[in-house]
Amino acid sequence: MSEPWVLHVDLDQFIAAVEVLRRPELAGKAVIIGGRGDPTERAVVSTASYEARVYGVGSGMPLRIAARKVPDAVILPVDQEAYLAASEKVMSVLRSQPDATVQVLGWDEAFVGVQTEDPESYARQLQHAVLEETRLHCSVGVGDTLVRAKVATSFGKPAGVFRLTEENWLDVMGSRPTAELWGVGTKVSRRLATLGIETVADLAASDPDDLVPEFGPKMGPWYAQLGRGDGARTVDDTPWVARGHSRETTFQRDLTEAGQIDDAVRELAAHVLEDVAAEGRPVIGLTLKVRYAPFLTKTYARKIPETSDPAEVLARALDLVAKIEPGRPIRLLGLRAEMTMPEDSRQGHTPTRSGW
DNA sequence: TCTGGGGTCCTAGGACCC
DNA sequence: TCTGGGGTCCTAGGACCC
Repeated sequence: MSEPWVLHVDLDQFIAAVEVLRRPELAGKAVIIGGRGDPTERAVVSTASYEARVYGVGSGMPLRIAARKVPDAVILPVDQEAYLAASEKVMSVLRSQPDATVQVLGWDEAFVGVQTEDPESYARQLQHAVLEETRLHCSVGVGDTLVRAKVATSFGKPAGVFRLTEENWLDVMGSRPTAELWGVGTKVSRRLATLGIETVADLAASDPDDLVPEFGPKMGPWYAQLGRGDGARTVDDTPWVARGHSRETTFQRDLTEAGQIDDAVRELAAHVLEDVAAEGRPVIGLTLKVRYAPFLTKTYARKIPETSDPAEVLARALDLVAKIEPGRPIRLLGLRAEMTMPEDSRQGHTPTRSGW
């Protein structure tokens, strides 16, 4: 009998794979992509090929460290346009599959909702189609909820398929640390541990009400549900509407002079305004993010009267600069503009919230 | 070892109102 | 001299994701 299934599709080492496609001589080599491809700069690794991961290099690692770990690695700059183009090809292949509902989560992953008797063979067919059309490999998680499908994918890598449902969830995940769940990071897993919750099985068995004092009325019950792998079962292909746009810059040398700060904010504002203008919605708030060297980050936020005038937004952004503490070296500046939202695009807190 | 850039959502606390 | 109760809005900060 035909049943609804959630498939989670994740491209294998996506960025590295795209680079290898246009430079076949890189196949089989340790390839690291990050920043402008210069390991002497402040930047982090976006993706490393499997050959580089063997040496302990992974996403988010400072490029400088990565280069030290793998001295003969090929280090390449990030080329967003190329990855976006490849991503769009992949997503269109997914959308062309029979009866597929596609919810894009990022450049290299998506949920696909299908109605089928045999989700594994559907998944294989999908992998085959993606490979044929884009020469990229992907792994597929099959689940009865979005959370289970998402978690299942990691067991299918590389290029495999793995199924996780209510039946085998605890067998597979029960003894694993809570940090392996989608939405639980190191901070939350540590706080859970102080409550005696170390494993997914512990979390699954916990009373949601017991988590409220520590995590609040929404997040507490939410984590308990996550432990059980429960949650939404429906893939939602409603087009995503951005709430805001932001830009940030890490300076290769910390800023110390007031004039530099104003210039930097003007430049950020110009980029943010481009993105906002492309949306055609007015700005209603601004947030200035400041990282004082070495790593103290502060944010300064302001609601502003709704406006579509770039000069007005820039003036308000420069108002916020007054909040910056004078005389402290600045390592990073960021500017975010929040826009009005269309009436019907409210989103709740689900693990599929857009942008994830 | 020393940490990018672009997003989303939640929580706490203060201000203000009735 | 010992300060209600509830609601909303705003700001700051935290956590997580890719």
